[in-house]
Amino acid sequence: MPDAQRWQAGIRATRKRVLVLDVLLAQDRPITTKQVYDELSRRGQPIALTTAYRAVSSLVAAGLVHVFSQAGEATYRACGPTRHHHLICRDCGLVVEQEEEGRPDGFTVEAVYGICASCARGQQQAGS
Amino acid sequence: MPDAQRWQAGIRATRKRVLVLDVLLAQDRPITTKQVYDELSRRGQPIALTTAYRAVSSLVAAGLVHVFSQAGEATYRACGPTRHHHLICRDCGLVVEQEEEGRPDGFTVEAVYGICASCARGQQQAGS
DNA sequence: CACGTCTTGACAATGGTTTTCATTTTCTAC
DNA sequence: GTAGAAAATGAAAACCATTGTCAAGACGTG
Ligand SMILES: [Mn+2]
Ligand SMILES: [Mn+2]
Ligand SMILES: [Zn+2]
Ligand SMILES: [Zn+2]
Repeated sequence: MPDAQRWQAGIRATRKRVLVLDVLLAQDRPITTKQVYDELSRRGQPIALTTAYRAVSSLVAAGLVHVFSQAGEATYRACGPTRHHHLICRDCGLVVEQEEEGRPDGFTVEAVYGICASCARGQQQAGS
Repeated sequence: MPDAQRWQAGIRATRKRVLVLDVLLAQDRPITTKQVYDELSRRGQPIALTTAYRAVSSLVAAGLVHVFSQAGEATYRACGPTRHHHLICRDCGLVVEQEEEGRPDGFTVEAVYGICASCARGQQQAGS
């Protein structure tokens, strides 16, 4: 590990956190902490489940990852720094980033849950 | 209990379920099952926590109550039968019902999470 | 009243998440 | 680089919302 840097928000870019972020960057939809843990085990880079929980939490605090709440458990997704919100399918978990669109009532949108068009047709998106 | 009726979806309007619905109808924002349980204890109409969980679940199945996911736990709110979705403040829990507005991408909106105008100003709405 | 069905309550079990605490790693200052 | 302070990690236990089990009770119908 040449020279460990810091991410924004002052948190350290430690080995474990980098591994967790790597896993999240490779996903096309949000995954749970347990899934991060399993993927790292599979890659031969095991991590303590406790540490995985703390890592995703730190990454959220640093603004590198967004957290969602699906079916009673938290899921995580690597996201760019640009302001945006998300369309999230309650059925297949698909996420689409959306431009910030101001609302007349002053409500700041963070996430929009619902059913995507594919799932509405019964043609559930792959990878759910 | 004169003659117990049925709600739509065929579920029975039992005493316990009516009590739970009464509590939900008296709220202006979603509450947890535990809060329903506590309120009924306070009213001198105690209910088993297990039964409270089953009651809110039945009421959701009957379409009388909508369920949300806030801070990792489920919250419930009595809702009318008209099709609508919700603006839900992640901070104070305020809910505003919205007309169905079709999206060009075919996404069916169920709930929109974010921050309400009051909370954005730091003037958190009462009753959070 | 009698029977079958649904509901309720007490309790145990489950599962995701957090806490605790000792150990190890990382950063900064010499 | 070495030393010391601060932060991160891992193992285990604790926590807590939610669900399952099963026996007892309430309901609806004839
Ligand atoms: Mn995002
Ligand atoms: Mn509603
Ligand atoms: Zn979908
Ligand atoms: Zn608010």
